[in-house]
Amino acid sequence: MSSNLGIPSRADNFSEWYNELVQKADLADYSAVRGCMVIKPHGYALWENMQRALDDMFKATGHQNAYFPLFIPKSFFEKEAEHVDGFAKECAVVTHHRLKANPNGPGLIPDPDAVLEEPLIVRPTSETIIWNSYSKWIQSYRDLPILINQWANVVRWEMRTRMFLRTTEFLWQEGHTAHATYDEAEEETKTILECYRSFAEDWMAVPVVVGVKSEGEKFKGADHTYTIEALTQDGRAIQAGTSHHLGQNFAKAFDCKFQSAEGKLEYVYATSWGVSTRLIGTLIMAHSDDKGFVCPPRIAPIQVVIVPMGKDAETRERTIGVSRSMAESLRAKGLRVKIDEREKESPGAKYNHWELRGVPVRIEVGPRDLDAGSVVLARRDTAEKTTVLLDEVVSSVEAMLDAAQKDIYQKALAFREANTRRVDTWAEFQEIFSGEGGAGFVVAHWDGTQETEDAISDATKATIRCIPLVPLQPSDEEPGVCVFSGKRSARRVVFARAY
RNA sequence: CGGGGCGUAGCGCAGUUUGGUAGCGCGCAUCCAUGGGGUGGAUGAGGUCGUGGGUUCGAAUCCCGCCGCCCCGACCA
Repeated sequence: MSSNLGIPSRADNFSEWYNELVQKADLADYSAVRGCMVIKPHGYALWENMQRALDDMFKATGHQNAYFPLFIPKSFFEKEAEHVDGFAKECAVVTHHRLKANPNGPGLIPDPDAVLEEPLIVRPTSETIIWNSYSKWIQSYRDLPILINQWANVVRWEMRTRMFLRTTEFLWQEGHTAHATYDEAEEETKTILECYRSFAEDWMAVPVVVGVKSEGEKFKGADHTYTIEALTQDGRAIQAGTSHHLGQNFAKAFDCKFQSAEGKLEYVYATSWGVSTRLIGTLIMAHSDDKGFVCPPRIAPIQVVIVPMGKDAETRERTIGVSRSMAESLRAKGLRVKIDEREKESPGAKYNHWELRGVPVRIEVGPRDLDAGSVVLARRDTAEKTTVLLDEVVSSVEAMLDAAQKDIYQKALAFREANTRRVDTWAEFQEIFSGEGGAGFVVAHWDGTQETEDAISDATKATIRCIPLVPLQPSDEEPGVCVFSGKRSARRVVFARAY
């Protein structure tokens, strides 16, 4: 299959296709720092749209934004045993606060006289620094709940990075809430989980499996972890968002107690939850094609691009005039519109330019159309072109955007269904994962033990993505026997190779 | 950290085997023509060949060291 990017198609080399697409669609660029990327304006606009939608959901469910420090004292990290275990090996550590000229050669060295008394960790996540504050803020049940979110950057020193999916520094939001009861915290995790599901499906048009993580895959320090799991076009799972019930683990680690209405001292219950710029990687891998980025209209940085044509000044004046008034009408409807008035580019070049960048709808304004009182609308996701009358442009564009939003979701859903298999024998399970790369979702019985989960992962590199809260199919909740051990299984779980 | 690959113009590459003082395509600038799926032509700008050392009359090219990045794996959102 030929590619308009001048790079391998998805079928040829999915990984290379992805890397090239991210750069050529103007979303991000490599930086001078290993594993860290520059998010370019087009990519950042996408992130801002995601932020806005999510932030509105958080506010609507009673949360407020705040900001905690980038640095965390090392000792804070040592307080929650499982948490240390999970993050210690990927922490950036600040040990000095000053540089000085190197006495033995050129350049600068950390000043040996400027060693920090206690090293600071660049936050990989903020539970510890936040719970240190919460323990000061909470005395009574009247102080609860605390429902705080922060938009921040975090650093995890991963061995291997990948644009948007896993970078050393990444942007995210992390919610941290404090509650008087287990049940209230549980309700909070579910509320957020539903926000994430809705955002993924209704805004990003990415269908997700909503479920709970196995013990081995949960957040380190959590009681249990909920997740939304997406499927990429190369058949891998992506954990797109998580919502953790932290129980009283962090309250105990930071000695955070409150006095109940009955006068008893109790530890606070906690949740934390987050989504990151990984969502952008998920979005690209779910929908994009060999012509470039395909973006659902609701979050597209530019929803409509208008391409006026004309070889002579008079014609250009005419098509640009119409384009501008059309843009005004569309913007009045709240749409994000761009007019491509560049003179030196040919129309074809402009089509490719904006298709690569994922603009959902293009309006072609040429003299031949205007003579007939019409323009041409072109849809990014289907390549469909239709001619519409000038006074129907606004309604037609709105209808086309709505249709694209729905169709992109339906296409992804159909893909997931076609790549979800129910497997009952270990031979078949191994056969499915015998190749390299992704193999879709496999829904199979599991005996619930860590040993079996590890054994399956060792043999196939497939992991349990989640135990669905709502079965993908009613029969998935019927008991059976484990695909690996043959022991009893209460229900089917979802396996996949993951990013 | 293991395996692989790559560092030459903004980007993609050739040149390295066999040392002789740097080239192609795209992009960029200016002008002319062109304009409904990456438009054609003319002219022009742009490179201490990743870095340090060595061999040599002479090094992008040969030798030794170092650094960086990308891809695959182990780890992970």
